[in-house]
Amino acid sequence: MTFSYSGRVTEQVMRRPVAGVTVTVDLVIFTVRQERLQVLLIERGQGPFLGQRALPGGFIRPGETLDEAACRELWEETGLDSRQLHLEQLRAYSEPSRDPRGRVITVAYLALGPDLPLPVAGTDAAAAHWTPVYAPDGKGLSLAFDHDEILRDGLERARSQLEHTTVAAAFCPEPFTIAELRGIYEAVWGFKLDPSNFRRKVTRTEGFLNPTGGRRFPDVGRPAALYQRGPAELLLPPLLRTSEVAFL
Amino acid sequence: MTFSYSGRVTEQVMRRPVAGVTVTVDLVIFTVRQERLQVLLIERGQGPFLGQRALPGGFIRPGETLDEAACRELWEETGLDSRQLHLEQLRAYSEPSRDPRGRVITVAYLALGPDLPLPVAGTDAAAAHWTPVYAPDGKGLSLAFDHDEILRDGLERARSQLEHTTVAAAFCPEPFTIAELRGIYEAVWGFKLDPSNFRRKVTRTEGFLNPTGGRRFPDVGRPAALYQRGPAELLLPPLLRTSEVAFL
DNA sequence: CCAAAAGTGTTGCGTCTACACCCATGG
DNA sequence: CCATGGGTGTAGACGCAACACTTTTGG
Repeated sequence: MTFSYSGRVTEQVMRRPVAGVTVTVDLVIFTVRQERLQVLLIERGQGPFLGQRALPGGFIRPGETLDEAACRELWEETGLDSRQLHLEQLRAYSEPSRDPRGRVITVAYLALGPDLPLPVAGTDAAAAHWTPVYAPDGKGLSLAFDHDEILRDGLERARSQLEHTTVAAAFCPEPFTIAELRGIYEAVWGFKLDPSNFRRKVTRTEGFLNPTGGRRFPDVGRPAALYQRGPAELLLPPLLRTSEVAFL
Repeated sequence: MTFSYSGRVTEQVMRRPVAGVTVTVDLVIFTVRQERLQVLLIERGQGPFLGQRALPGGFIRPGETLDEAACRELWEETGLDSRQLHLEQLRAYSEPSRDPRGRVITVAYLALGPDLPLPVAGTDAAAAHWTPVYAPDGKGLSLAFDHDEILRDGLERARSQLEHTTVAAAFCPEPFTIAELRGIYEAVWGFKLDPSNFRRKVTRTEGFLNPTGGRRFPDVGRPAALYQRGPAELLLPPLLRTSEVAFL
């Protein structure tokens, strides 16, 4: 199968609207596993940047919104269900040289979810792997296309969202403890938080956490109360990351 | 120029990328004039929604980034120079039914600038008019396409940006007084601020305002010191709009 | 008992709101 | 002098970082 885009580089054409722009969606999917922030990357099986790592994504289809395309790609490439994750649009990237195949504009999405197993049943998802965002050597990941930039933007957006919204709970498989929720903040922000002050802040915010009544018994120490996500979306007042600066 | 993309042959039609997507940029351009927040609208001279008001915008061209297209449209449709405004990407809108002409995805931009004259010299800009965002009757503006939604999103983004960044100064022709800067916040947020507390906050933030040494003599009252924009971009700590809720 | 983690209390510091007050100008 | 808006001072409320302290479990 082939599709072609034909254009001529004359003055006339320059003023004509671009009919053949190709639009893709790319996904920055974060989770926290092994106490580290990890991003889902695929190994490219074809085309440019073959063998290199990249964000999952793909072309949009005729009747689809970008949101729908993002959900579909999420499913096709990772086997994850969009109902289990928080999904939001990041922004569009449009450098003409960003894709060697031609004019491809991509709209990036940010997805945040719990540490789910990736059903690798024979699909494209076979090439998908969780990868720590903070490399041990502190170097970047060097992804295909402009995906390093997209990843940076996604990381900054995720960090900011944790301050102002309750999305952090989307990282936690229910039911979860306050210590687990705190672990999310610590992994995403890259520094430790005071357990007692953190607890006060999240419990004060009405509608953030619903106590289930149950408790979790760790190997050692006092058992922790269990919670589910509440209806609140916004965090008022915000939970600010002051002073401390994370690497990357 | 031709480029080709080869994919698998299964499910041919559904898996084929969309070649015919058209991409536009639309601009939400805000200014404050006559102590009110106003948005630049054009009256549509053709095509669908003829005669109805809409946000300025247009098709992207082959070699252009979205940012460049936004700058160009700004110039073509309003005669404004992008160096005089703050310009940032808002987000992409992709409902398949949003444009009756076919599949058109638009990337919206937010522009904030001082109350500049619109050079209307024979260009498309003739149809451009500043329009108060808060209609006296409290009703929406009913713009073409999904531009009401884009405008709402732009307004919310502008309000949020005032809290966390120094862009408010982009609304003020230099040099400006602190009272003028406060007027920007009041117009965008839709409620009054305490003059003395406002002054303290903005003067405390290092790099927000540079005193010129000059003063402005009003018709009545003590003269005000004049300032220029400083190098700072971020507002730390943020200037929060607590409690009060603006209409719309 | 001890170790470890959950959870509470308290203190001191900084910021914000509200409002009183002073300053500089034109009339 | 007064009116008007620019600009400063200050007291009380509030939020938060830091850290001591208590509670609840397993070993």
